[in-house]
Amino acid sequence: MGRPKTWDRSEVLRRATRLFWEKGFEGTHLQELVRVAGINRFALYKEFGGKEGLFEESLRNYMKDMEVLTSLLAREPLGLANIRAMFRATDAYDFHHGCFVLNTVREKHVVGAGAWSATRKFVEGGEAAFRRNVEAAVVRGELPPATDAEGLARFLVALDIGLITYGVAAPEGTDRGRALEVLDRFLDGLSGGRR
Amino acid sequence: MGRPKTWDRSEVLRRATRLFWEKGFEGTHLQELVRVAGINRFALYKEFGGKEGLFEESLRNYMKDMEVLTSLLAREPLGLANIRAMFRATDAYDFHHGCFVLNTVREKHVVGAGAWSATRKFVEGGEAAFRRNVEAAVVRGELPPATDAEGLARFLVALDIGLITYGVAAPEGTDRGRALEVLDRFLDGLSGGRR
DNA sequence: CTTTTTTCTGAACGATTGTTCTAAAAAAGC
DNA sequence: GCTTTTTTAGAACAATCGTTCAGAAAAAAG
Repeated sequence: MGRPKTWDRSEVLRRATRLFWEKGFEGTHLQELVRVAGINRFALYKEFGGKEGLFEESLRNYMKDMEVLTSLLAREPLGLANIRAMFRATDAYDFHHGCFVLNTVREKHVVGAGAWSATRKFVEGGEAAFRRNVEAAVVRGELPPATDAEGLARFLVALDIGLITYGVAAPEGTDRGRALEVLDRFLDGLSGGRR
Repeated sequence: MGRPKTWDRSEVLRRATRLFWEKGFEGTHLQELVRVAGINRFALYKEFGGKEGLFEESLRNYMKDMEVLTSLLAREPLGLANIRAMFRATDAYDFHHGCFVLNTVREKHVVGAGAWSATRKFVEGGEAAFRRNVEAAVVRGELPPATDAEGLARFLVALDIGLITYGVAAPEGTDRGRALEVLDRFLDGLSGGRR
């Protein structure tokens, strides 16, 4: 009963995510938001609790989408192959507007506490996932026993983050493939003919 | 003759740079800007041409400051030692608010064309500087002749960018030193006992 | 049809944005 | 003292921000 809604919740979320991803929290204005997302102001406040509520839900929606990538680090058996797959997939993914999570980190002075702690957990989770694969690689003999798992994990996270960010800052169409080959040879070198 | 100014140009620029660096172009409001920078609105428009003018000059001021780092890649003789020094210095520098240039890249939808092209040139310049040192390292025998200089240069730029960005996103006080040691061993591995 | 319920449209709200402008203030020259 | 010149402080500006709300609109129930 009652007048039917003219919008679909998941579709609104999808479009809002894209917009916040591109322009950030402050850079996204309500006028454009309601136009692009296809929802009216009234419903936006009733359904999402305003701009900040929609932003936070968009951020979590983005993190869910990222499971396409992060799940690659959870595949059994853990090891070097997962790490290689992760970098290849990251390179193939469309990060034209950078990483939404990292972008949000840079707006900590303006986004709510919920969004801020979510970004923190996301980054920590990424580092932990890398570390688990490094540790497994050591156990499986793909990496030498003396490997500093935490140091290597941080190195890999930083590189992953850097490749994404570099893709935005570098001239359009710059090929990251050759940088990835360097990484591959690096991992080859670490395993040192073990496998 | 006339009433004396109550502000110093370079000091205003220094403080504006810090503020824009931290909060970005959109996130920095005139009210706070004039208060922190110690200049009045009228003079800000007469001297810098408004918010956008001051922003662009702040960005260039930041790039000048970065010469403390970028000059490390120009030291003769070019080679691996420069690259190692660059990463050590980057790690030691205070990038608590990330890199101003990279932050600006993420605001391309709102900053002027001048600022935008300046960021592009800065990143390209960084990559070129890395590449020159890689090429020199090959000539000097520090790296094998088959080295893909451009690929390695991109790899290093991405890593450098990533370490800065990771430092902002990771929990406060996270030690990047061990990630740097991984890089050092990586470079050792590349040179393969040549030097 | 009328009533009820829910949503939509569009206007209005106060607050804040970047910018402009006016009048007072502070120096120097005479 | 009185001008002249330059800068300052702060008001005023239109525009826009995020938010709220009242009335019209669109469905279902009786």
